[in-house]
Amino acid sequence: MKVLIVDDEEMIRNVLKEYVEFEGGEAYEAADGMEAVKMCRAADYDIILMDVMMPRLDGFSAVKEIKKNKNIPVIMLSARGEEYDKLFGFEIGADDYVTKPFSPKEVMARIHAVLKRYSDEPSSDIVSFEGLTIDMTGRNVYVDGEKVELTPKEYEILFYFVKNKGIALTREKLLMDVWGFDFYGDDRTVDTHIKMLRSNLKQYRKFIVTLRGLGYKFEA
Amino acid sequence: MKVLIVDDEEMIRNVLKEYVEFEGGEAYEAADGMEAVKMCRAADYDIILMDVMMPRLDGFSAVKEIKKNKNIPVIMLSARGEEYDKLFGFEIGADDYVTKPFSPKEVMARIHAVLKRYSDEPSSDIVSFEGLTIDMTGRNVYVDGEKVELTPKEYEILFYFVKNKGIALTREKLLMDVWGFDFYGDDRTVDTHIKMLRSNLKQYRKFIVTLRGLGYKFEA
DNA sequence: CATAACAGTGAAAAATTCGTGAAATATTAA
DNA sequence: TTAATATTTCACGAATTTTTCACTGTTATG
Repeated sequence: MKVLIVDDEEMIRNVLKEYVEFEGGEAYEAADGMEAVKMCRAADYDIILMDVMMPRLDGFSAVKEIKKNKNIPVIMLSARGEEYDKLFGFEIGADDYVTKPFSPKEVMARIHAVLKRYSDEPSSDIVSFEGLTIDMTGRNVYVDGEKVELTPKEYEILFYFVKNKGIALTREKLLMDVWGFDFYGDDRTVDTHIKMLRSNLKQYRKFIVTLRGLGYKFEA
Repeated sequence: MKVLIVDDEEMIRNVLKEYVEFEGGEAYEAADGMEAVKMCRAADYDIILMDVMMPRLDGFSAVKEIKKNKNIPVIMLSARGEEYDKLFGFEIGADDYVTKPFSPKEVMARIHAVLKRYSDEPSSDIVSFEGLTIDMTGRNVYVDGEKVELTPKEYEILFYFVKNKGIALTREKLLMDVWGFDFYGDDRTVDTHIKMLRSNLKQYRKFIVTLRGLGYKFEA
């Protein structure tokens, strides 16, 4: 775990560095925003602890600059009581925010939380229909809390259904939009995939309604 | 755009409120689930931002309660960390989900996305004639609010009638346009389908008028 | 009123459609 | 390459839908 610590106070850098290294991480230091930007251009870090008020280039501007090129999680460190700053800090893409004076322990906890969130899955488009939960960006589907493994086509069909909830879809339309215009196969291919998708959705197969003589519809 | 913000932390409410108002929306606040439920009984909101963990009544229970009466889009705001994982699979009833800490900008983007999704749905062309409702997009027909199952041909005939409301249609024209030019069967086939359609439309069979010596007409 | 033409109806026959399993083919990972 | 997965094709059987058709009821007209 490579942590870049950006603060103009050497004392603070040292304390944080000690904690990071105690937990087996590598700590790197920058004394101001400008330096931090340069270091990020040269190397990759797993997370940045960034002070707000610094000479030469402040923390916000530095984060903005860094995030232009790399998506690195950032925790802002700032003096207490700067509510406007807090708001602005989130907007420019900070992932968490700690007010000074802070306990190094708390900072470490936040580092872990933020990294976990990054490694897990960013907050994403999640829709639920009763016990059927569909996480579009994470590409996960849960039936009563249990993850079900779908093949790529099954995911795509399900996502397409959800996006077109309640709309009658012909096989041709499904083939056109899910398979692509250049599919020249059998109409009934759709049926087979629907069959598989249904069996994977268990009791929530009920959401996929057959429209005889037409096609299918997702109705929740 | 009326947004109900439900969170026990005033800070968070303020940040979100500021953003909502900045974009020209009206923000309303509730400090816990109980308050939110009451407010939803009293007034209508376009969307709800709902924290999960709150005193008195938690976010999930509040959503469940609110959704009993009204179908309002909800975005859940969860506390950071581990319970994120536990949230899957439960019957959330939420339309999207954001983990704290979040950027207000992201929340705003999601509000727009969810509202768009909601407003897109009733883009379907729905027509009503007294208690007879025809949903072309969803391929549904309701008689006094109750869904009736029609066969494909029955749907097609009904849709064709609606599109040609008030126009006298010969059997030949119906066969030509609904069945297709390549139908070489009996004229009287139409009669049988009209019979079935009429019986399915119950009291609204009256809209299908027989033109003796000619054919039929849909008159509403 | 008689009657002829036409529409409504029920029931049986014919045709279509869908769900499914299994095999064939294609794609991907190791 | 092989092995594992995923996709596609296809044919059977069940279920549904469509069509035909004979019969019945209705309407218009002389």
